[in-house]
Amino acid sequence: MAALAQTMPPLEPLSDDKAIELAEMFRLLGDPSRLRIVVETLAEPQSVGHMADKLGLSPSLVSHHLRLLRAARLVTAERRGKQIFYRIHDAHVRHVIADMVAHVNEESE
Amino acid sequence: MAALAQTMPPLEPLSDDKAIELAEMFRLLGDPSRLRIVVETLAEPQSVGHMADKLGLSPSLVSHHLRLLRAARLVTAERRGKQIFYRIHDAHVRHVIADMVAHVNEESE
DNA sequence: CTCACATATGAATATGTGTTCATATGTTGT
DNA sequence: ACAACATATGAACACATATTCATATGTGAG
Repeated sequence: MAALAQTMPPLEPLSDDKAIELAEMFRLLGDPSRLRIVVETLAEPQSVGHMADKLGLSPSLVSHHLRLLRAARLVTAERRGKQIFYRIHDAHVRHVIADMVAHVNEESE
Repeated sequence: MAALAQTMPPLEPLSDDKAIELAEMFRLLGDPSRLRIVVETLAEPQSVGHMADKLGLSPSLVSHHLRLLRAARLVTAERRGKQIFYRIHDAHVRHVIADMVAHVNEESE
């Protein structure tokens, strides 16, 4: 278990490359539509059309966003017949979102 | 202890308001300069000028970024004489960054 | 009070990006 | 083969935003 990585954040400055790579991940979660798409994939694999309906977004827009999320390995895709189901890539992303939710919930004091 | 919040991400779709609020946090971390500033504040309180020197950014730019980070309660400020020291706001932000670091490190397989 | 230092603020700009629309690709049926 | 559906892709535009520059505010020393 990499418990250290969960509790000990990096104390040394990030290299430019690492900072750009990391920021890119956060940037992708920094758009409301994209974030809601990611959250959708947390529960169970979702098809593009289903997410579009549920979120009130056009299938085209959802597809555009999923392409970016997939390229950044935040989600993974699996085809089932005509539809393509997307799910979260790994547990780290779950934790990132969960921690941020905890953060914003604490601020309402 | 809110261990649940650390391991159980939200499975239900986010409301529009929550999504916007959450995305705003991620968006702020989604810029390389801003992210490096936040990482600087992880170790110990840092003055604006010190961060500017260390990161090779203008004090003006660092100040601009810190204003946004402070408004979002990602960092807090404390004055010591002429200088103002910034530190991370709470542990959640630490975990968010640590988890994302773990995520990007795992991708290099 | 004045000077030097540290940080903040406002305007201007150049660049990035989310969204829409039209069109293409791929898949399962008949 | 074709038709109907699901998803993807490319271009175009409207909008947001990171950065710079100039200026202002605040602080401690002499």
